[in-house]
Amino acid sequence: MRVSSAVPSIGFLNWLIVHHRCTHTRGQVMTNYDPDAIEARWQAAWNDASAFESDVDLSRQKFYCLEMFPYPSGQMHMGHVRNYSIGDSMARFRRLAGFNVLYPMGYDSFGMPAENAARRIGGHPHDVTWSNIEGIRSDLNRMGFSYDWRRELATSDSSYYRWNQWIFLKFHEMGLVERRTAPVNWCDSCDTVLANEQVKNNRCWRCAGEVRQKDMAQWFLKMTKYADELLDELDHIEFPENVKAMQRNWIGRSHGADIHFPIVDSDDVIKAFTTRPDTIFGVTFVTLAPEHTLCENLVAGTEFEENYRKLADECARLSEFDRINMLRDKKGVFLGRYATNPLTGTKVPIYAGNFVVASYGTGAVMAVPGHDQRDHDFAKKYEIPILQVLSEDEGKDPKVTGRAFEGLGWMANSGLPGFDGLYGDNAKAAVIEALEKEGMGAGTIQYRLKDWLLSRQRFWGTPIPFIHCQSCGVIPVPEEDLPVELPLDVVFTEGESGNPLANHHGFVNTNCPSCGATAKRETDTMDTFYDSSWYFLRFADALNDSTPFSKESADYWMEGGVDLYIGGIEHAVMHLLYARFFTKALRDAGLHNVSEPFSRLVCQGMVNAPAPFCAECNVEYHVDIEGTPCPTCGNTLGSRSAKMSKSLGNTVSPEIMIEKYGADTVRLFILFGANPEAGMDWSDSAIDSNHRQMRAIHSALIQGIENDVGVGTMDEWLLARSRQAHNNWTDNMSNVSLRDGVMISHFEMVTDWQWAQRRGGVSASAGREYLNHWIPMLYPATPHLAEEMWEMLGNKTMLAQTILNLSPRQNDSDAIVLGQEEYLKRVIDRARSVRELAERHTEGTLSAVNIQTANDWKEILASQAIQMHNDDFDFKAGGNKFLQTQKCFQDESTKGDVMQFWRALVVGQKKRRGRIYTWGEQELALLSSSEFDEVDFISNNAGFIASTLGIESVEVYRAGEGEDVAGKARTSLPLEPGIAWR
RNA sequence: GCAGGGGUUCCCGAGUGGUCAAAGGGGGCGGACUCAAGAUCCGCUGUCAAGCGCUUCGCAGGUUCGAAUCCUGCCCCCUGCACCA
Repeated sequence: MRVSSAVPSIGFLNWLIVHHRCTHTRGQVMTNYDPDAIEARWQAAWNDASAFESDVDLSRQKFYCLEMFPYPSGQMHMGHVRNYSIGDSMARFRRLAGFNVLYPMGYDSFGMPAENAARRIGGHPHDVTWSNIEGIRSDLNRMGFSYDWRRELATSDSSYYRWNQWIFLKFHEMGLVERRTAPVNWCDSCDTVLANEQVKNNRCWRCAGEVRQKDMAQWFLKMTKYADELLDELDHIEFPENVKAMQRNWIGRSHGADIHFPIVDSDDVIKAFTTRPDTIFGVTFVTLAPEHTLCENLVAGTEFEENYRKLADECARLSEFDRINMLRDKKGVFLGRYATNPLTGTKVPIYAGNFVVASYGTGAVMAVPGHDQRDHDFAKKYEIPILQVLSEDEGKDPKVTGRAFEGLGWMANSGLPGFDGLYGDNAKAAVIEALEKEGMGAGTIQYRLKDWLLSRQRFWGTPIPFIHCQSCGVIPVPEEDLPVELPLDVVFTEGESGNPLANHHGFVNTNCPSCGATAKRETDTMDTFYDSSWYFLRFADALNDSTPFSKESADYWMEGGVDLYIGGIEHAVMHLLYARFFTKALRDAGLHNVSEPFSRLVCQGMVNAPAPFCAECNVEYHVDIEGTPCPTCGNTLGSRSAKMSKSLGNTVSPEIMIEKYGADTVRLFILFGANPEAGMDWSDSAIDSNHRQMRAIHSALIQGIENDVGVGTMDEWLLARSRQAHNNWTDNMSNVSLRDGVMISHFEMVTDWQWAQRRGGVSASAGREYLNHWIPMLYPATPHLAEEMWEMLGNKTMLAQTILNLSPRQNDSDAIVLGQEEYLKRVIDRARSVRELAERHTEGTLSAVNIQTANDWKEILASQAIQMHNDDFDFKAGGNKFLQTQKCFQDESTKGDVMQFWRALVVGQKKRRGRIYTWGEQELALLSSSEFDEVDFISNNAGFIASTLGIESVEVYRAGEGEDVAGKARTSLPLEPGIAWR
């Protein structure tokens, strides 16, 4: 069979007609994508329809989508835009899927910035905060986020913080509140104490000012009671690995033993905590933190006192930060006394060491220089004996290497029966058992986690609801007197420090609820992390004014936790740990039945933008100095992607971008720029190209809506593609792989539509069906455009109120319909790739393509091999035998070709496996179909191929049935025809 | 030091044993349309002698018929914690 075609096929003409109409007869109004008008219109429509309000409905499956609520600092930044674009897309997607979606928003509005701002401008933090909230709210609305605004809350509103106080009283009843005098972290510049979690490198987490220790009466929440549960439950929640690691690290549970070392000639005992009781026989000295109370007792009045005092003073004088920096230099002083190893009775010297931390464990360390590198260094410096009591190799004596062997090993040299030869946990257990028997110690667990210090000496926070009475002590404010409100008649002035609450007589002076005498209110307020530790529960029932939330609401919306929680990694320890603790404590208070607040956490990556960078100094600079040499070394500055920040000046204003491109484009850019957890780089050209993409989508949709073609050649294919796309899209969206989802909905769907037009067009009815599938896919990421087009398509119900069937779609014929088109694309692709070669080998211009499909016998062998493969035929064992029975194998002239082809079919060569293993569903469908014939298919599409390749004709026949152009007959395979140019 | 995550083509970034010279996007280049610009569309974007060629997924080895993918060692980057006993 030979086909020659110089005329475009029917389909091709069809496309020209459609194309023609679109570009010339359509009105200008319809062709313009006008995001401002569309977005305003639909935001109003959603609002009018209360489309995003959701209530408890036990008959429906819920989906609680939550973002870390913002601190209202005035304006929304790109980090917010990213965070909330992700959340909004997921909320909208889940609504489409039929879930009852709770998607609320609020403001974490207590805190120091408002207080400082009020001081600066001479107002009240309340006013500063509320005007900032107005600003953020309007930005959020401009982005079109689909919150249930009825549930909006602000933690600085007494309708919220009264429940902070209520819960605090509850915790007090439960014994979780404690007021005690303790050394606390004090930040001079913030004028308040800080929780442990808020101190990094001995600097304040907010202002980076140095933190110093101070003894004060403070309020604590006993979070340590929940340490084990907080740690163990990490295994059952879907948090990113690094977040889990940070929390584990922070809780810092270590198993070990407290071991008692009696002091010689004294009744005192040194209790040392160790994680390595198995090394007890290697103890050659004991080290105390200089602050340890025993030091003073032991050394007083001895010749060693002066040295000790020097060390202790040095440690006390240095901040902990400096101390860590100085600690390369391990220092210790002998205290003149000895302690006894409780198992061996050996006397070992007692030292004070600057590297022992008073606040961890017991502040005393048993030193084993043979198996701890720090102790090893110390022992060498002060010429203390080093004993090896663990062997690296079973049954052998320990090696002496000049370094400590810190791994687990087999016990040796214990000098007591029953220990040598024990390994690891067994060794530890044996030592603990012996200690317990002697009453000289016990197995124990240490935590790094401390109780949460939550009082702050600041104004703009929740007042701690307690009253100090001369005779009754510190007693709680009765529940009916809540809330204890912050006074509004407070004047903030610049330069004034301290807590204005303390000087506010109306607030401070009250009567004791118990005895009625005059009394003073507590003026400390709560850490703002307290506010955010349960706001997700309040959202479940935000309008309740008789309890923080009803049990029914909490149990419905919070069942299994918030389904998707999105926010920044900076809260990995503090907020997320506190919130987990709160949830468990409130569960134990009987307020709900939930154990973990967040079942899945997604930490969105940074939004970066270029900043000047000196590679030499490894420093990023403010964008202002772009183009100048490095201020430090004078080298030419390069550029590097860096987190958007005020200090670098590389921020991009969301408002300006929305104004320029519209909210949908900004959303698309954010979602397409990177998957949620990856960092993304801001790029002006990228957002521009995303805007072009929005226009391309818009015009494709308009074209589809106006399409009135009666019969379309690409109907089947386009609909098959849409089913395939639907399935992949649903999977990606369900997994929060938004980038991949958007790639399908906003890129591949357009490409397919355009391909269908080029290939002959689609009918009006198929086009509408395609749009009916496509437009809802556009909705989660770019809801405004989707609603507009959905309506234009004639739908009366908004997408915001539409539920789709998202179960997989598939027609039996899809594989073959899709496979054919793939085949065509591949043929064209291969033709292009050999074109250049052909041009070099041919004189004159190329005007035709010659295609030879595989010989008959190849197709027969291929389908037999596929069949045999399905039946698990052993090709290694029986392949050759089978081949010999084949007719094509008898012909001596083609025997070699048959062998070679068979190999390509069932074995493969080099890195490529045999075709029977690599053919996919579509290829297999084509090969086994009686309807698909390569020669027929190519000749039917010869016009398209010719016009696409820009040539005059395409000829096609089965190898052997025509001239063997360029010897391509031999190389042709089923679905991979030989292609030559002429 | 410990823990977690990384290193892929000009850039960003997908890819966790064979259909991989490696998706997609950005950028660049070329072309079509146009008086022109923008927009839009099409193509190219490791290499050559054009082949089921050669080289390439941080470096060096190993496992395998076959490695970007698995294993071992090393180097580098990011994040967090840090004389935590």
